[in-house]
Amino acid sequence: MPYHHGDLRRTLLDAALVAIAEHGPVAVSLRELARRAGVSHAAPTHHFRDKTGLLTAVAAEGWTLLADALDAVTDREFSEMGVAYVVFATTHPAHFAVMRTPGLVHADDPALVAAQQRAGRSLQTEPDGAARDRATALAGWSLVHGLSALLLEGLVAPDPGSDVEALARAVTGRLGRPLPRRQG
Amino acid sequence: MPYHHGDLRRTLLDAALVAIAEHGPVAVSLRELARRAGVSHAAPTHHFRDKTGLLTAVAAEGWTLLADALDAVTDREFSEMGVAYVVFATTHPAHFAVMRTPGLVHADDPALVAAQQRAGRSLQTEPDGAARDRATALAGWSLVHGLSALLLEGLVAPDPGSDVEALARAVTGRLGRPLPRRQG
DNA sequence: CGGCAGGTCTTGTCATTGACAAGATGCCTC
DNA sequence: GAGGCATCTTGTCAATGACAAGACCTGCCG
Repeated sequence: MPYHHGDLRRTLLDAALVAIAEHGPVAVSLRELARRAGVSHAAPTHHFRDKTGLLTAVAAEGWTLLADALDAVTDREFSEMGVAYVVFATTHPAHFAVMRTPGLVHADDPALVAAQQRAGRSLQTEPDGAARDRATALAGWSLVHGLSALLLEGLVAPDPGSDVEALARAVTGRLGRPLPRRQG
Repeated sequence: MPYHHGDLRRTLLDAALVAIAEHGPVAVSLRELARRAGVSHAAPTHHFRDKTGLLTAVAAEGWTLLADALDAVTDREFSEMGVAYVVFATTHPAHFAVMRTPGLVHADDPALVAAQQRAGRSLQTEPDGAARDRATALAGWSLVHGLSALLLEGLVAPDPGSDVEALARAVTGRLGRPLPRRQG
């Protein structure tokens, strides 16, 4: 549709995701993205007001994809939802990094807020559609959000030969089970 | 000791903490910090190699303070350790923001790694000094790390009239207790 | 007492960046 | 076919991080 580029907005978002995956969300440069897309250094301005606007779009897309992933879980027991959360985070590291880094986005952006709320609603709903009580829902969210964060910060990694999904399953299984007192 | 400034290194770190609390760790500017400290724009270079070096120092200090806070917990049940973790995060938001934001620091800095490991050891130790099993320790760490992150990202806030400590206690109590099936 | 060595800070400079202003270019509608 | 508009370009500016070279103070050695 646009005359030079089939879809510059999408192209810039994709370039941003690549750049974030390579050097982190802090290091992205609008001019670098424009260069990779083959357009001039001011082209991104019209699609995203400024750099924060571009990252806001990435975050909103991330929350939407996360909500989609959660909605797609058929067995809506918390452990399965939690596994889906962690799998999303590790398979969309660029999105998740922007989503969880404060100060990068316009926090009051309507599209962003709406997407966040949709994901939140999905997480807080029980298998039969009832709402979980606050502390339980928050504990579950904290658990999977924290595991995702630790994985992406590199403070934790799955055992060799194992994978993220197995790790997430083991961890979510600890919620609501008695704590074993010893190693073993 | 230094001739112009009693302790420029500490002054810059404190200025950085203030700036991070105000505008987030991404927005800090070395030149701005130098201005606040009343020194020239190149003064910070000698104390911290570069901007990343300064943030690395902040992160290392943060992990050390966290380890100190965890070591100071006398009742070493996980719930109390977890409460201390969350209280640290919310009372040292600037430190914690740098600690949990990837790409800001030299991840392989020896002092940083050592401080991280000290905090990790403290968290993974049971009341009697035995090690927790991996999944349990990781679930606990994920839980409190995630709650801290959600609080600092502004995605969650304590109920009015309540406080962070009560919220943390309610959430850590869900680890190893049966999940209530319904609200109330 | 004199100077010398090194850590500390300053001045000067450069490429890069984000943001803005103004203009060019192609497409669509009336 | 002529205006109107979204899209993109060129040009510019202040701010920034990093680096180089030099000035300054301190403390130590002879």
